[in-house]
Amino acid sequence: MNEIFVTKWKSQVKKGTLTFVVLNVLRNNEFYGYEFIEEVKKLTAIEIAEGTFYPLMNRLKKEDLVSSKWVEQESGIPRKYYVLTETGKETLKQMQVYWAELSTSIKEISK
Amino acid sequence: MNEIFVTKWKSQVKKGTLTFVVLNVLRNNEFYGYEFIEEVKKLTAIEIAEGTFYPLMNRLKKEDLVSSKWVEQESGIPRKYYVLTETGKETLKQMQVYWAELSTSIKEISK
DNA sequence: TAATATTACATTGTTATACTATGTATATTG
DNA sequence: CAATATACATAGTATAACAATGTAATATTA
Repeated sequence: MNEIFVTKWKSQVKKGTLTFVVLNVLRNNEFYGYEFIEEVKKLTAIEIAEGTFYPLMNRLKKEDLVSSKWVEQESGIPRKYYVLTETGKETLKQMQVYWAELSTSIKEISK
Repeated sequence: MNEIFVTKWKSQVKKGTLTFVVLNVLRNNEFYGYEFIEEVKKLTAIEIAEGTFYPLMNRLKKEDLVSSKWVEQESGIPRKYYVLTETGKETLKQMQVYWAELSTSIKEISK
């Protein structure tokens, strides 16, 4: 029943929301890409496509909200860890204010 | 401090969210465009640009989630009232499930 | 040990939608 | 009568999620 519409809608909802999720998750921890995607899937049931994640992280790096560092592994491919910058922390705070307003608003009109 | 980024982000968050807001508001009431925009501004502090609203409503009509009817006024320009269809109500229910999951998830990772 | 799956990062092209700017037309008010 | 508010509408632009695809190393398993 209108599954296509709902599927597309979910994808649209992720725009912006994903950025918010990423910054929140990085607030207390450092993660590398693959691990991050798995972590978010477990924590939130949100599926992040790789083709979404990597371009997103590069945007956030360009905006200086996030920095990254390569970490060599004893075995296996090196991992790129992402870290929230000071600017990222400040920006996240502003986003949290808006998100709180928004979710309260939606709770109101859903009554 | 990074106002441009936050402003753009808010715009992105609205993608998808706006559809959800519109369907929720129309759930119990009929509104015409101009009134709707004012109403949402009061209820939720969400500003909907006219250039966003009218194309959005036409998409929702094309998807048969919403119908509309012209109502002549005793004086002034006729108003186009928007009404939620049965399909719209069903679709909204599915969206509400996803939204509940999403906002719970975000509450979790914000801790 | 050869084949397959998993880990790990990345880019290209497509699609969808919010917004700015602009346009039309009527009604009200100073 | 000029300015403002009401009321609907569209064209063009920017942005971001995603599918598909690619590269490469390691682990698993038949």
